Amino acid sequence: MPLDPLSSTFAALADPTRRAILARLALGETSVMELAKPFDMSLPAISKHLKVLERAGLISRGREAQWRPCRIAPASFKQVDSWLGNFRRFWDESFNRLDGLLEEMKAEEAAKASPRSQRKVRVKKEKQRGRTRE
Amino acid sequence: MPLDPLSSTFAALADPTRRAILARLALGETSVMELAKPFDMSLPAISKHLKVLERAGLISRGREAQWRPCRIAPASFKQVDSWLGNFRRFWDESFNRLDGLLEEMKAEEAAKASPRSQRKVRVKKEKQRGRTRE
DNA sequence: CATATACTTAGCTCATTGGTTAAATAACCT
DNA sequence: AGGTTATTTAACCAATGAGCTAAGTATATG
Repeated sequence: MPLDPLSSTFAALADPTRRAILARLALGETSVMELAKPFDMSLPAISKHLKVLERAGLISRGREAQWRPCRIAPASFKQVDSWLGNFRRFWDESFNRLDGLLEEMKAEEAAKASPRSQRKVRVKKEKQRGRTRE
Repeated sequence: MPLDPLSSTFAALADPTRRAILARLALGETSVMELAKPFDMSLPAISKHLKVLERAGLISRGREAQWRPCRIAPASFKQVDSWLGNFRRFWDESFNRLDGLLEEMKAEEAAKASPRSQRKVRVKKEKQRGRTRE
């Protein structure tokens, strides 16, 4: 039943209420009451959302008297970011420039190793897509 | 009933099959049949997954005879990345260093404008959290 | 035209999810 | 102890989502 971590993190992020809660928490640690205020929703509903966020590793909760202060937990964010990294080249221009540079360097390295197999670097039909890094 | 774009994108990403499909597509455009191969799952199931990915803006589909080739669509990835950007400071050290630098620059700017209000830059209780950028 | 290939749509199940209200727990404050 | 405040748990409901099989559509080919 338990989804893999990345799935439950993405699932947790797929709700506007939860994203709003995270946005609020980005401003600093706060209580459940405080978090609930902006929403036209019962407290138990918020409590559930927080549980989802916690189990997704996106927040952590402390205890301070009758309050359970919530704060952002970096780890899952980081994982999402690094998963997203696999696709960065599809939209990030500066990343692509770096990518191109690395390719060049590799090509040069290869040239040094066997100067013969130089030439025809570009594949034809798949116009620039369809290559892997590394 | 249609979720906001970010929500449907995150929802689409919250499934390992769909993420695997995207990973395959990162290697290049391909057909539904080809995409379905690695999975122990009916073709209609894959077809549904593709529809979800398409409506989430994560892929786009062409037509070529009886094939519907799929490819990565950058826009939604970009949106996810930029949403994630709001939280980058929580885990990305280099981002934090940049952040610190910007704060310093702003402080200096402020000092120039009114040299009087210099001093007590750091807030106390919220130990480095709890400040907004900009 | 008939058949094969590549999908998609329809209709069905079953599990999960987001919300509700009512009741329980926990810690503080007379 | 008894009350108030903060938060969670339980029990329920309606809607969504992922899977299936069977049937439909579209294009190529014999």
